[in-house]
Amino acid sequence: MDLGQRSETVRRANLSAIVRVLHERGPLSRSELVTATGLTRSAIRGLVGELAGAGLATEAAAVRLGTPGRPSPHVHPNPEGAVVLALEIAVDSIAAAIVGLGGRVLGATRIERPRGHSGVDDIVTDLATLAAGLRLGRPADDPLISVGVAVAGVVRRQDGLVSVAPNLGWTDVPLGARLARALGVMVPVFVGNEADLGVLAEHRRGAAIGVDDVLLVWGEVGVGGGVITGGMPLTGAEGYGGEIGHMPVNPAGSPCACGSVGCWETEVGEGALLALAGRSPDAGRAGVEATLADAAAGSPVALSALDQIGRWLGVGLAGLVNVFNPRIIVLGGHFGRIHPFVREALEDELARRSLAAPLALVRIVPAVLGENALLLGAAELAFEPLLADPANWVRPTGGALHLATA
Amino acid sequence: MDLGQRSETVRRANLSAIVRVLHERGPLSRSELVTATGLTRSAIRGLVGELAGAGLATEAAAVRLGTPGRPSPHVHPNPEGAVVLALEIAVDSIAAAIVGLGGRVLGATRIERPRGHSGVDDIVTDLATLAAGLRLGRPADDPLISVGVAVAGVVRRQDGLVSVAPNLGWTDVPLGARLARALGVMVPVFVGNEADLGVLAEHRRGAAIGVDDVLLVWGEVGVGGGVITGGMPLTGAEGYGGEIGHMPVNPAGSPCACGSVGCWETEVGEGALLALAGRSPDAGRAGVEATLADAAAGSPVALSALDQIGRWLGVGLAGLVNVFNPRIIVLGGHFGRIHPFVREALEDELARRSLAAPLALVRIVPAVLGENALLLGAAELAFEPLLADPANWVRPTGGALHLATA
DNA sequence: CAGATTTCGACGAAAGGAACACAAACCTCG
DNA sequence: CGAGGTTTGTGTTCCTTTCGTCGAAATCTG
Repeated sequence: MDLGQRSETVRRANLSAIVRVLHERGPLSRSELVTATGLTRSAIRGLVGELAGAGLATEAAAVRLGTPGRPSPHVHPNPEGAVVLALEIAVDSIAAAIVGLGGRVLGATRIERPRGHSGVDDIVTDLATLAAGLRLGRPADDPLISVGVAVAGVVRRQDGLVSVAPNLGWTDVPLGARLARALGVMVPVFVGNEADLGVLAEHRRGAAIGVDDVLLVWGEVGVGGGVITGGMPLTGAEGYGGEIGHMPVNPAGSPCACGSVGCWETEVGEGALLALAGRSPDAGRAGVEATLADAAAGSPVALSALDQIGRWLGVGLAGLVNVFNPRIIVLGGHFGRIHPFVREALEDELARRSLAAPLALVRIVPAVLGENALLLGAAELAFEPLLADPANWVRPTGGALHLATA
Repeated sequence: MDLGQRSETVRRANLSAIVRVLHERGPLSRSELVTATGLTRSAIRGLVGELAGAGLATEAAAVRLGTPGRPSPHVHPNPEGAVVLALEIAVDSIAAAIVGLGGRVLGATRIERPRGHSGVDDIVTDLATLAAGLRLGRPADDPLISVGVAVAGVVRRQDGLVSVAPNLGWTDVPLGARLARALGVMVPVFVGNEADLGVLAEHRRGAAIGVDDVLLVWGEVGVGGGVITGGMPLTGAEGYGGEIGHMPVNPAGSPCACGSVGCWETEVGEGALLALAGRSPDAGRAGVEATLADAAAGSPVALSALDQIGRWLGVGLAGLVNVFNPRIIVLGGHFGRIHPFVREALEDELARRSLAAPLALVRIVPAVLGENALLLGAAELAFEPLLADPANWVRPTGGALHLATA
């Protein structure tokens, strides 16, 4: 319970505010930083000077905007000044990326893998290889902040334990520790659930920028949920929070892989859609795409299947709207793809069942970040220590002013 | 987006930390404050001196504990130094209390009212009368911080609009403004949902002290939910959050007052229990008590009804556990009363359906605060502005040291 | 009663941002 | 093309707040 603040705290908080603004909103003039943070010009000058000295920011000549007054130099986040390694373990692919401050992707690879139960050893080794490949193209002294990992499973945040990942066939895998060893890096490895990181990415770089109450519903094989409420990610006590796929919605429903019956996932997951559309439950993403194509062509079976999914989506979302009162709901994974076809049924059901919040108060939109959404989310997770306290990376006694004034 | 911090911010934060600790944990010695806040003795001395000067705290002679070393004077929160008015509008009663800093109840009244649709005018007037009565016994210059109101309805936090209160028959009642006018006070009026305030009270003064991830499930006529996650109350974008009573759990269920079908409330609410126990749905709280008495006496009908309720409670809680991953679940309202009878069925169902979190990770306990829980929660809500920034109540330039050293 | 322990009280030091004044860079208008 | 207005950078001084350290005070132990 260390609530006490001291003057150093102020400096840390102010550095954090500046780096955060630069990272999230991109290049800003110094005077824009003044208005964004509420600090004075003097303070901004000093702190930006320190950031420039630490390589986290660069100052560039002002651009002429046609406004009167002395032009203010532009401060850019320096993507080379701090980088993170982002990894993703999805059901049918793994991917890695190096992302620089400000969210610039400095390199990315993805390899497809067959679905099915994938060995932990294989995946960890392959990820390490992917990462090594990416880092080959980078300077050896790359300022790596940390590693972020997105995984399709239930994750304990504190230590990166994957307690259960049904679609990978994993149970109690200490993924964080395993990856730290395999990667041979000295920085922390943070592991997050795919939906938790998806909402982080959409909140920072996607469809929910600037919105503090966001619900992301992520459909892949299973159904995951990521929640940001009051601007803070919801993780729960152990970090297991957000598992909305296993809300009971239909006691008369089908058995779920989790051992329960009638979970939302069994009604709206990929399997449910494929079954309703008369396809093999193993048809996977291709099956979903084929169903969408059928629906676009007017196939009654496909349209009815999608309508049914939309209704169940609306039922579950109504419960979630009543619980979370989000300002925006982002549909990700295959839910983003099917959104145009399910929208009507979904909103109809939602309007009928949501209690206080009129439909007008919540926007429902598909995710805008594509394939690499989870990598971006993992990167954001990995940047968090830097954003929360850049002072740890800015040389402590560096009274370096007068920098980069050219 | 005012992130910038200044030295004054530090002082505010430190004063806040001290007042908060005193309010939540009660009298502490100055040296305990040092360890609790991480500040130095010098800082504590100065800040406590200011608080004493402002009347928010009093310093008393040290008590001898038998430990070596110079004894540290005890700092008490001063209940007379800052008070709030707490109001409660329940389905069958209204109540008012004056609560002092530290949570001491300085006066309270409650009057029963018949159930049923109660006019807003009547209730507002009656509450104002109750409050006036309480304030009669108090000094005229009582340092009133603000007013907190607990109401059995869906509340928009920002302005205290009760958007819908089915069990009172209210729709879109600007309760905050109405009460402010009727009370004739110059301080803000904060309105909160009963479950939201219940969880606040249990978190501060009840069964969930020190736990940062709490789910309170409040059963009265309806079912409400209060959530604290990561130490912060979950309110949602408009403050409508936490309406867990209207999660859809049974599409084949009964119609709900909210217009939907198969809401959790229809399966576990008071009405469901009474119906299962073969009683009139209007039997109210007395009917619940009678059912419990029957169960205690071994009545099969009552026991089976309670078992059924327990199962549905478990189903709903499983979903909530998967979503929130709480560390503790507090059962309040009549759920607290029936807990011993439903525990087994509830835990059985919960264990079967909760995904990642083993049952061992979440404690399920009845609420410990009794009848006045909501009043206490309303008081905590009302104290929040003071706790968040006591500097507004401490005279700004009062460099008053050397106080109360006697 | 001497010693150990813990805290108090007070002072100066340190750190950080605010405030102010001035200079520089840009636009606009005559 | 130049004067004036506007906005922002720069540098200095000041203010606020806490920290660190010293000697003194209050208590327990042996």
